[in-house]
Amino acid sequence: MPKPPHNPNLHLVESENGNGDTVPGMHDRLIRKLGTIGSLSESDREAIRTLKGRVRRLQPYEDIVSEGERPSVVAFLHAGFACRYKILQGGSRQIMSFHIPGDIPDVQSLFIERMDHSLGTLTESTVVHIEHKAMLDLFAQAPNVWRLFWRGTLIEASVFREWMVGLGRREAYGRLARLFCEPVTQMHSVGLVEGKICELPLTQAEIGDAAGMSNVHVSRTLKELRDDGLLTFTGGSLAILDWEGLVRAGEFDAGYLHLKTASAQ
Amino acid sequence: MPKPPHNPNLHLVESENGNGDTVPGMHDRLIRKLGTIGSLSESDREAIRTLKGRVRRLQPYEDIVSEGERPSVVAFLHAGFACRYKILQGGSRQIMSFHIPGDIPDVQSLFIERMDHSLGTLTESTVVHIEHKAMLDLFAQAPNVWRLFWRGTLIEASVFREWMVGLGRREAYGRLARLFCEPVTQMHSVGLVEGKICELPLTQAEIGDAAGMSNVHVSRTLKELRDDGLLTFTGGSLAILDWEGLVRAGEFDAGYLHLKTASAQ
DNA sequence: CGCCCACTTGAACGTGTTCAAACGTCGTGG
DNA sequence: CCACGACGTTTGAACACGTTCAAGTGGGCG
Repeated sequence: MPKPPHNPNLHLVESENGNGDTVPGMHDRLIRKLGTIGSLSESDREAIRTLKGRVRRLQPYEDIVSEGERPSVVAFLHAGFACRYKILQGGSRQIMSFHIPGDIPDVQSLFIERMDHSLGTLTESTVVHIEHKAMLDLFAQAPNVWRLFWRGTLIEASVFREWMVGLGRREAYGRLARLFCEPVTQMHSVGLVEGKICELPLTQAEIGDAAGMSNVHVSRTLKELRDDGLLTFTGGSLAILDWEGLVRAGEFDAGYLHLKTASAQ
Repeated sequence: MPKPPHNPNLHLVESENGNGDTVPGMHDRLIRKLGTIGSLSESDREAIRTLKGRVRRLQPYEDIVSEGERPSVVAFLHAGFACRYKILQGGSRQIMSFHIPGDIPDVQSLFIERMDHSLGTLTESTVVHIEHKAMLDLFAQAPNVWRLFWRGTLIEASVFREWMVGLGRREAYGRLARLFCEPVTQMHSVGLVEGKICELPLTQAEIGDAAGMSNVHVSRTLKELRDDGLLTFTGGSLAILDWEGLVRAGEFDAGYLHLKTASAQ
């Protein structure tokens, strides 16, 4: 409860406009993301372009899906930032991943009925809900595509493992360094960032909940990283000042992301 | 390096006897495991029974596959215990999962070329290496089976997330309680344990490397759990004295394992 | 202007680490 | 049969990293 709660009561402006909707650029964004996972044939792309879904706009800190639910759709994150999290009995929160536009953070719900964690927005977001059936039809039609999605979930598992190592065996300084390396690399891979500055709309409390540290210690450790000339992070904007140094500090090796496209910087 | 190292130089008694081998009971064990993930039709079972592989016996603390390798086979763990791990630059180790007979801990290698972590035995083990091609043929032949395997990897990811929460947000006592609840539940689900006592061939150092704590603190925390009458753990043998208490201490809810069969106890 | 929220800073505290020594058991070799 | 070494475990004591509590700063927005 001391944490800034994801507020499930915020179900406000849910501007849905039909069931066969889509959003401009959605398919390109998804195809670009899948392209970082593996290669797509032209017919695969064709098939993907037939995907339709229900568009939904969400407020910051609104749940896309909540723990315990049994969704019949997956959520394509078209715009905005999101994260996976769990809340413990004592009220403390662990964030397990961050998500950027182009991600489908709950592909797993295709095969695992019950959500064992929640998925919430961090910013205003646009999500396209695609029926499970539509996804499974796509897989049946384009066999290469399910392999890509499977590979995507396996890469996600690899990222979880990497976070486990950070949480279990790295100390705060390296843990944070690494926590910044990862999304920068991912955003580069889908072309969401060009230079050394990127939008990363997180509060220090959220960083703490992802890194398993208190917000106070996040503040202090960020100061260290700043004083060492590695980065600045204010108002949800991250500026990388010394990529090499940051990589060294976090022992970051992008290999675990298994990206097909060239990695960051 | 202060850790009991997985010794890759121990490649000793590698009794391979051909390429089309199998091992008695292997298919039943695999089918039983898959049965905890989802339901299999009779034709699915037929198809699975055609799987063949190269049998390999391994010493304790021998790598099944090592980080950086690009395997062309998956490893079915027929007998013995194994774990996934990574070693950091400073020499510290993080164990990311434990594996019991019936598991195929590196299904991911079907779709991710390069191993981003190592997989090593904890005890003498028997492994059956199955060619990637044989697995992919099986998937093509029995479409329901790939769904099951995919679901299996998704459940594995769910377990990683649960460990992340433990590493990031739980303190030692609950973290260990939970660490014991999990394998007991899993072993019950595949019928490897009946009563309250089970073989869990881990040293305190290995438990520490899984729980992100020092072996010294593992020793102290085990003493607490023992003094509280929850369990005893000596010589690789775990005795559950108070399952309810252990579950409470670890806030353990088996839901994240998404087992189809009835859960432990 | 004033409030709210995120961030910062200081100080005390606590959980868990590190270092070090000692114990028990088991397997090996004299 | 006993001595010895290896290894896992236990225990103590000092220490460190990170937490918690508390107060204060600063910016954004009504």
